[in-house]
Amino acid sequence: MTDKEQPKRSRRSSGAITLRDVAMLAGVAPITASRAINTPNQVSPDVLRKVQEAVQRTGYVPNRMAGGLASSRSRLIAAVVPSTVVSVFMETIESLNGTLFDAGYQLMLGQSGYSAEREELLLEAIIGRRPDGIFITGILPPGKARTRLLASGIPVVETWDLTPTPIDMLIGFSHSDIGREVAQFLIRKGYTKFAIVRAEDERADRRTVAFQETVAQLGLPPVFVANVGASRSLKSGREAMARILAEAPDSQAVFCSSDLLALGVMTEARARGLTVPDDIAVMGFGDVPFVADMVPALTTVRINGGQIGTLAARFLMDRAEGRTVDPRIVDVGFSIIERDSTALAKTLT
Amino acid sequence: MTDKEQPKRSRRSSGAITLRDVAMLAGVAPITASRAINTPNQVSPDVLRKVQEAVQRTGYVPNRMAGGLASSRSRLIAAVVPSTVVSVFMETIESLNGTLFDAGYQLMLGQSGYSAEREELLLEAIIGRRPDGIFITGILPPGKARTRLLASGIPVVETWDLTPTPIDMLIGFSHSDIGREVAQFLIRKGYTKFAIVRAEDERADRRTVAFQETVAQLGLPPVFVANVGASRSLKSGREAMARILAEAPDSQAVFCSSDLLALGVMTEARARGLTVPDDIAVMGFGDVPFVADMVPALTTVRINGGQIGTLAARFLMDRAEGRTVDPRIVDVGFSIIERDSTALAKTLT
DNA sequence: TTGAAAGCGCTAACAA
DNA sequence: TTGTTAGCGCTTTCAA
Repeated sequence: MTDKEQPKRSRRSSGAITLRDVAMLAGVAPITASRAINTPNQVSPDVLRKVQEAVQRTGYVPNRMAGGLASSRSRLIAAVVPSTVVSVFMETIESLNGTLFDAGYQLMLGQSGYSAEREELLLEAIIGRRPDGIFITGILPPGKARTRLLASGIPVVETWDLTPTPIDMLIGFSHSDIGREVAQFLIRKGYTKFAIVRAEDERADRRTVAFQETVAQLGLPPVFVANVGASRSLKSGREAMARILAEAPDSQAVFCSSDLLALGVMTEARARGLTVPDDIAVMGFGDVPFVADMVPALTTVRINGGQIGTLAARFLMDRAEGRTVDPRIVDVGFSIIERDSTALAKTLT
Repeated sequence: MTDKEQPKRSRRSSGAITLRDVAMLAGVAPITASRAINTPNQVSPDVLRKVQEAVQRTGYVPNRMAGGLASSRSRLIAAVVPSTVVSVFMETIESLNGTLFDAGYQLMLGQSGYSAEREELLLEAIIGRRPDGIFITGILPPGKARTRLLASGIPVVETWDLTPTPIDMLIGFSHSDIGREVAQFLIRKGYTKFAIVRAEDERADRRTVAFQETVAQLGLPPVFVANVGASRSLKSGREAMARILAEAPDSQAVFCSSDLLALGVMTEARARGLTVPDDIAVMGFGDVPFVADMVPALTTVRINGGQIGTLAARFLMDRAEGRTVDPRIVDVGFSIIERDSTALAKTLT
């Protein structure tokens, strides 16, 4: 046999089994093998069988990078999560990932919350992968990153908040409504003197302001606010409670911007011989799994994080597959879970 | 101008700016633009400037799928995490992701812990992306998934455990050592009657067995073991404690397979009027951030999860870039953090 | 239903 | 230092 046209240049090749190998083994053209694998009802049963056999025999795994390049569809979704993983987001990421995986998509992770410069790099890295969609925890503030995303044309879903001007799609809830409703809830229970423990966080700020406004409208005494800065640790909660007891000792109920802070508040109260809720009521935010079974069980605000993840996955896949999403803004709401930590105090009855 | 060779077939094209566009704008060949971007010191200052300018002007973001396909290097690392995200792993994932990102790699997430069939699908999905490395939380048990990974030839690092037969690389610690050392620690403190609260988990099992053996060797009474099944919730801890108090009421110290279970044990103890550590000592595993500041502060076993993540990232990148990793098995150890929950009991002094 | 050709956007290999 | 050529492995387009 004369060898015909030996390539002048050798070329690497990763060595892995390719579609070509499978096609040759099955005795069909590569494109036919591709169809047998991706759209099986476009080929004859005979071809289908032969190709499947060849796939089995070779252990062929399609190269999605090549597929993505050829089809301009990466089947990749990027998720931007805060670098300080607050467990409250994990439920969302898990359901996002689960829903995507079931539909043949993969999740890429990016950590935000560093410098603006790094945020730029993160966006570059993400866009460079040409994901079919981007999930963002929170709302991207105006700036270079936002502009860049907008320019990329990639479907984006922002979450965990509401705004009239999302980049693209939005699944969230109103933090102001939470502040207001929590205040109303506590006031209905008979409390009148409040303290708030909050982390330095724009969303917590909106909850705080709404809470304060509601209290002010009813002519109740001003709310004592303990800002714990960036830290959301149990320790910060304890320190904040110490401050409350020193500077606003007549507080009857404390609303915290996270369950962990609430745990800290309760810990400090107990360490000082106070009883929750008899001496002071405590309320959290997030409903992380274990606060329901503490003693006292924590009253808190529950967000259906799983629903946010599932919906976001659907929205992004819909858009990736050419469907339109309507409405593009969804308010998933929240619920106040009443437990023992806000049972009516003895001193109020 | 006569138009020369109009292509017979039109072809989509994603519409995005490509390297070709940048190169044309800069007046150089695509490969030169590529070099200016990727290996700037291989081009003249003049070319570098022109290309950088063109990148700026166009907002060009390289297509990493194309780059990966051409170079057989995806700069993608896949991480397999348990589907029930236990916060104890988050520190590892964050430092893994951070270290990778700084070096220009991206992290892909896969959730394990479902059926063997789904595990197979997960591996397929991962291998299909041709990652440069795979991070696994835990050790992959023998089975199809393990065989497939081994066959793929992709560098793998298993973590959080030790075994003489890893797939490839391994960064972990000995669970038996933990069980033994925790037993010795508690015995040294004067305790003699023990209970263990553990989740249904192979690693927790090894800690338990080593604990029991150590106790038995010293001729102490057998350890009461409360198995809480798959659940690791605070509630399970409470239920387990209830069982301990009913079936082994003379227990002096309880070792739990997670901090959250320990929290449940302490909660139940307190709910029944018992004081920790005066009436019973409690010890956890994991050292999640907030247990240091509870009252009483929890004695626990600390694993340096961040170190595992950073090391794993280095190992995988080393291998991806052709360097050899030696040794391939690293024991990062653990430490027992002594706090108030195991302060010597009154009844023992 | 099947296949040939072309090319997605990039980089390795070789040449000047 | 710069450029030419030839693919990486797949899918789209067009044709049979």
